[in-house]
Amino acid sequence: MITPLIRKLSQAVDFSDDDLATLTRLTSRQRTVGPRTALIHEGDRPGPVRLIMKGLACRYQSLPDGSRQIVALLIPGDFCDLHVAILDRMDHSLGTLSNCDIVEIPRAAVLSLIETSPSITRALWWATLVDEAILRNWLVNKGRRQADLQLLNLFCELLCRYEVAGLAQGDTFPLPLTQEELSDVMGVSVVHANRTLNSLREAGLVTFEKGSVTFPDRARAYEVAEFDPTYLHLTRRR
Amino acid sequence: MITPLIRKLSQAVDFSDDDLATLTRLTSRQRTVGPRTALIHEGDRPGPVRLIMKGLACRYQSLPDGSRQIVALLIPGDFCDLHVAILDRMDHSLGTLSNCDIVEIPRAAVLSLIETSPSITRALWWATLVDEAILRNWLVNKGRRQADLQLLNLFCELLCRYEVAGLAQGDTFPLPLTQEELSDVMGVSVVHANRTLNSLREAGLVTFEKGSVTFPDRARAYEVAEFDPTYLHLTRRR
DNA sequence: CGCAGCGTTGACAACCTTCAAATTTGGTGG
DNA sequence: CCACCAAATTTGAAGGTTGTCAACGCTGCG
Repeated sequence: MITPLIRKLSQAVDFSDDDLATLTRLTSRQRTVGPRTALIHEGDRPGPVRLIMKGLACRYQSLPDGSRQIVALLIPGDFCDLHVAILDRMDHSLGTLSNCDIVEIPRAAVLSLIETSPSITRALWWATLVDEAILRNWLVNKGRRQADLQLLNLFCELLCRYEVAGLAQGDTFPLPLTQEELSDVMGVSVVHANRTLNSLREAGLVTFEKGSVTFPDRARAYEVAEFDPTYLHLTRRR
Repeated sequence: MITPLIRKLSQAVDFSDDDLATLTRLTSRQRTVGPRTALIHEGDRPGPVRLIMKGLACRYQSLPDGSRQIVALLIPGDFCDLHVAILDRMDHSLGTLSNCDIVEIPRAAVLSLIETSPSITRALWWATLVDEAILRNWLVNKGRRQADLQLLNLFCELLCRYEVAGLAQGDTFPLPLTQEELSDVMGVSVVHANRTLNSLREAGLVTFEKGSVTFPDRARAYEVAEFDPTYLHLTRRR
């Protein structure tokens, strides 16, 4: 089966049939987690490696004043904490946003996988580099763009990521978030997130309704958002 | 010789004498680079692994409007692009801020190092995880704190990092930046960076003068900035 | 001296937050 | 189907934070 994971990693690496079988076997035992459920909390010891198969999850950090900042959105095919075993404590939390199907892989299994297959190792490594690049882009977004362009840019990123995962439908992708949660991603107030969404819709750039984001004119959105997907390192054409 | 690099990595790993010798040998051939010099540019192919021995460098991204966002500050003992060989293009730029002494290590040397010494491998891995944690904290800073606390928090982070490197003097550390460059780190205008610095000084929290940052009362600064160094994963006491 | 770069200040405008309230939506039970 | 309720979204108004523009002062250096 071609899973979002395989689609994504195939951007970086040509897998052998063996590799594909290994990846498929690895992801056979899934469990379902409800929305808004904590997976692991800041301060906890790192647990198993998690892989999102379905739904939307996030990394976030809670602040003393009760607010939180989401620092990563995890879509199907994304790994969490692939590497974090080396640290003794989690420095951020991980939780679901929507209903999720998740695979939990014992750390030992990942390590032996790394010894067995160089191409899978390379692919996982690549994936963590892309995650880092995304994080840097979020920082640029927050630091140097105002809320409307920041949000538009974010939506462009997500469209690309969903496309790679094979989960976009044309210029539409699912985003099972409330505006409040979206505002935690953007680092703005809920009220302002709402106004920003409205202004983008009125400008004909994107709409976000009923858990879906749609681009009426993707090329224009890319241009307005100054979105250059290079940083996502999608080498394969689709 | 106990270099900033060794001091830093010793936070995570106990090195054997062999490891220490290897690290020392690796960093023997340095070259000096002037201030405000590009090391590698967005879009370039990844080059050798670079290690900052002296001075201050940064990762940054330039924007169409001519502004830039600095997404990482690199101090002595920090690696650049340890892992980036796997990508075909740089998605950000790297440049010096002050005069720097830099070591350039051929990628092959790093790879063989990784095969030779598990403890060094582990230490390098740990270092990249800390870099990621720092990046996440910058995003939280930018997303959920206003300029004054954001800046204070940043200074706290840098104090800790300079201490680990053995380059802090009490509650003071060097920061060879103009306010303009600092504003590129903070993601605010120069004018606002200036006002923020003044208000922090007037509040008796930090001063930034003549290229040095000084904390009159570090404990209070930590508290006000909501700074919890946990995310820097400094396991060793000092 | 004169210049250039950097730091500082004031005034005003734009962006964003907060608070409060109204409206809509979606789900539940009658 | 409707009433009801909780959650989510939307709107207005006021105030705080930050950006922009412009001017001025300081400092180091040729």
